Amino acid sequence: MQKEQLSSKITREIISSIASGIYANAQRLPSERMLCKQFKVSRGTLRKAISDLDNLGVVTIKPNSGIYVNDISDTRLPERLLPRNFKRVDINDIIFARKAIELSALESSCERINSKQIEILERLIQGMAESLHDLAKFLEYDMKFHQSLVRFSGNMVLVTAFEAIYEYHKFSSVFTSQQEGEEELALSYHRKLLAALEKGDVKASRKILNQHLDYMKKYSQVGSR
Amino acid sequence: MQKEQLSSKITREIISSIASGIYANAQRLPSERMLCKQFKVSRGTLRKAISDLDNLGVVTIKPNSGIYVNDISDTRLPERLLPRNFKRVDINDIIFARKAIELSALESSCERINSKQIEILERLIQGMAESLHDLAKFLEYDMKFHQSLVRFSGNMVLVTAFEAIYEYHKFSSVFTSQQEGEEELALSYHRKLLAALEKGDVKASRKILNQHLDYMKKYSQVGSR
DNA sequence: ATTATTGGTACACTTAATATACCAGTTATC
DNA sequence: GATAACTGGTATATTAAGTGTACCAATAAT
Repeated sequence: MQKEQLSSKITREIISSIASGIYANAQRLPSERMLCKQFKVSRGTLRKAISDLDNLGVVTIKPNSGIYVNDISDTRLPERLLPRNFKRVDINDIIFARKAIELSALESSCERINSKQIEILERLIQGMAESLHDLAKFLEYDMKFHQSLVRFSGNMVLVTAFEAIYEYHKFSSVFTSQQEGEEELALSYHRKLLAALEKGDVKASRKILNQHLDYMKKYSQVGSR
Repeated sequence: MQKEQLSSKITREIISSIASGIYANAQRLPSERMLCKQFKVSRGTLRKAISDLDNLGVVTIKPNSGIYVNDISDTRLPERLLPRNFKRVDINDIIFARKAIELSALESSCERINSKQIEILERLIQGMAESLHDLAKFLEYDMKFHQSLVRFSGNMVLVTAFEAIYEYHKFSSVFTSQQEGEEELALSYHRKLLAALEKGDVKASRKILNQHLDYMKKYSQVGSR
């Protein structure tokens, strides 16, 4: 057994945020003191994490100015900071696993979903529609939509499984080239899926989700690494 | 963020071992010094974990004698020591999720499996056959069999998902009443599954695994809790 | 009767993490 | 342009977790 260092938890958390597109390239991170509040750790610990990120080339620290995000698409990150077995994983594996979990969850969700939950999904789609030109935000909403879909199955075991592979999904998106116009198509898939869900049409909703995930596979290109 | 205490990691690990049936009721655990080696922690840390287990009523410490396992089927364990959301989970959820992951994995495994991997599965079945009257050992082999099945899909994302829900499975088995004769039936399912796998018959192997998991659901009774 | 093993205890030491304070350069504001 | 707020950099004292070692007394095995 090993004592998991708190600072490396933070390191991973920040890398994950950058990889998922929450912080764009060249953007300035929140100040150290803000990040301390955010993660609820002392400044020493936070600085240890930031220092590691600097050494890895993930960020550049400019004294008296701020912490700036670098382009990490070419960066070789040590394995301990990536999702488990990440280098042996490609986009096909991720989509295949997501299909296994999400399509199963969908069956339950379709039967159990209530109006309040549909409202939540509607709001998420609304958020996507408003973020068509902000990829990071768009992906954020997209992820939340799929996560909610699984959660509404009421099966916490499936939720656990989905969350376990969530990191793969997040990391894969940074290596994914999203092309112009794809957001609109993704959005329409979500809209159609919601419509089928409202009708309680298991078969149709399965088909739509299946297509949507296939589409992601088709148009995604995993970077060289 | 919170500093995960090393001793509570050990606590959870030991509870998990007991719950999965590796240590039977009234049995003596390995000595403190042995457990230290096993978990690679100092004795102070190990003793902190054991002391917690004693307070919880999971074990009873007899000075100068040993650490003895209690019957925990009625024990109310704090949530932080159980798998996430465990109280909101029943055996149906677990089987449903296992089906989602294992049946999908099986499709890939069936196509990719090689003779070396078949040998491994054969050895595991052999182990099961030799442990027909040792439930703990039998379950150990059974779990390894299913785990290998998923691993042989070559999809590490599925493996991650399966391992994430593994704890649910382990914990559920302690609340499960296994009846006389069930081991033989389970064993025959595994044998049939392996035969179908060798032939590369996806459809047949899916059907068999599906039946096997359904059977587990049928004859398992989750305790009151 | 002897010996090895058991849990119980004590102590010194290392290290992660916290909390607080202050410095010097940058940036925004008036 | 002067001021104030904010930035990362540094130092220090303190707490607590975990390690390692040693020894004790009771039990169990030889």
